[in-house]
Amino acid sequence: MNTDTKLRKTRRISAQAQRTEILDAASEMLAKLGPDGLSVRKLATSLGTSTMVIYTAFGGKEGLISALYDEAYERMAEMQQNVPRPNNPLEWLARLGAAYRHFALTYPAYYALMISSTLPLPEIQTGHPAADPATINEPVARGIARQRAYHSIEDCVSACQAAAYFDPALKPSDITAVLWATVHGHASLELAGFHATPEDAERAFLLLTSAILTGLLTRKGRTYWTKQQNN
Amino acid sequence: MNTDTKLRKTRRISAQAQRTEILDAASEMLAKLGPDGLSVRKLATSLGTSTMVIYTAFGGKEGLISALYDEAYERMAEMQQNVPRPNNPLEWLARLGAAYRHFALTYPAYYALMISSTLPLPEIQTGHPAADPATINEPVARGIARQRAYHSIEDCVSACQAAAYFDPALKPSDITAVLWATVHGHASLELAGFHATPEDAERAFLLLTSAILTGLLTRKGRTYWTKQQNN
DNA sequence: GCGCTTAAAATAACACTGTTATATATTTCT
DNA sequence: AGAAATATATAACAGTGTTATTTTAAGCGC
Repeated sequence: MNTDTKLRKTRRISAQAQRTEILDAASEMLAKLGPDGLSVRKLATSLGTSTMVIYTAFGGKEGLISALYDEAYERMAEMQQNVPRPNNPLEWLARLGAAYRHFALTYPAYYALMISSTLPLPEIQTGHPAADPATINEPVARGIARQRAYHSIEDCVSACQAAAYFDPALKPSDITAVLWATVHGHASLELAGFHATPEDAERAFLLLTSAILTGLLTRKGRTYWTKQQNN
Repeated sequence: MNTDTKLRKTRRISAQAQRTEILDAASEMLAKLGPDGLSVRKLATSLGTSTMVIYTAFGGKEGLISALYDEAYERMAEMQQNVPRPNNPLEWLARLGAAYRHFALTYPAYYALMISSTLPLPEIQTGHPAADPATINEPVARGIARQRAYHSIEDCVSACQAAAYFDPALKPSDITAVLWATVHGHASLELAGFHATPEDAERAFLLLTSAILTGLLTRKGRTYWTKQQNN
């Protein structure tokens, strides 16, 4: 058993290295050709190997795009955590929203992958029943990046509620859902070419975010927000 | 020439009948199997014909889904126009937003097709250079249903501005973009299974719409809206 | 109505895709 | 080193959209 775990460990490491190598090429192909242009065969030939390595590493195309999906949320979560966190949670919230839009515009292919509901999302929603610790690997970790990105906003919302900027009677998840839908709706339309010019998109985003905030804020939050806007 | 046009006319009519026949089967298949399950070959065999009829009628799969895309917006525009129009434009707006969400939940496959940006949308945005009137047929009409659905909301927005519910200084297109992004963002998340229960989705939709309205309304509009909500 | 012309539909083939079965190395453990 | 297990390469299968070719049908002048 001791040797067994040791063996597995070394194997896992090399396998992990190969996984990341494949994933890098796949993400590059994804960014260049989009979700539809991603092909298992083209990926294999670009790596100079056979298609089987993708199957042994990811189980198939579904597993591959699932890993890319996770990586997309990983990048989003990273971008959110790189947002400078000011003292005031409202300003933090505004920057998080801008970061969301910035992510969508920077990685349109990843964003398209994230919002394409072709993957089996429901299983992510429900928590996993605690599995054997020996088998805790990437499959179990599916969706944790997604939840990390989500909770990043929910934490900010809770902070805003603690500061009495949002109604404390409201469920934080409801407010988060509203804000998420807001920025997602705008980013989705902007990427689809809804606005004629980037200036139109920028103006619409500002109008949208300020409107949803003033509509959601308490009196105290509104006064702070309008005071902040006039600087 | 007279006989020629006569000939073409009769041919057009039969071709149109065949087009609608194909489109009906295609929309049924779309609703049942989703955008990914739509196959030219399966469609042809279900119609008892060869794949060539789809190619002569629509030029290929791209033309077919483009026609389905148009039909989707046609249904949405129809659903919007079936919305009872109250005297007050604000209430009209609220019903239009609810109708949008209702459409997305009723025809998820059509909605998925509408928001899938895999089609060449940009060409719809730009107007067509006036073509030879003899060649004015469906290809030229591409996107008019889309614009109809869009203008239906923009008209409502303008009416709200005329009633001083929205700031008249704002561009109607900006307000429309904001509202569109709002309902689209929510419907997209709800269809993706973002909310745990339908009650959560309903509550989030109400919170979202009321927040975006109160944030966008003028003082006059806000007083009317809150008074209306308390009934 | 017949023959000619033209267009449409059926057939088959092509170039792809993801996936899987089989065979060949390659690695791993006894 | 030999044996067992695993991963890779090769090739084949079942699909897809599309196109070339052949067959069929329709329309029109005579």
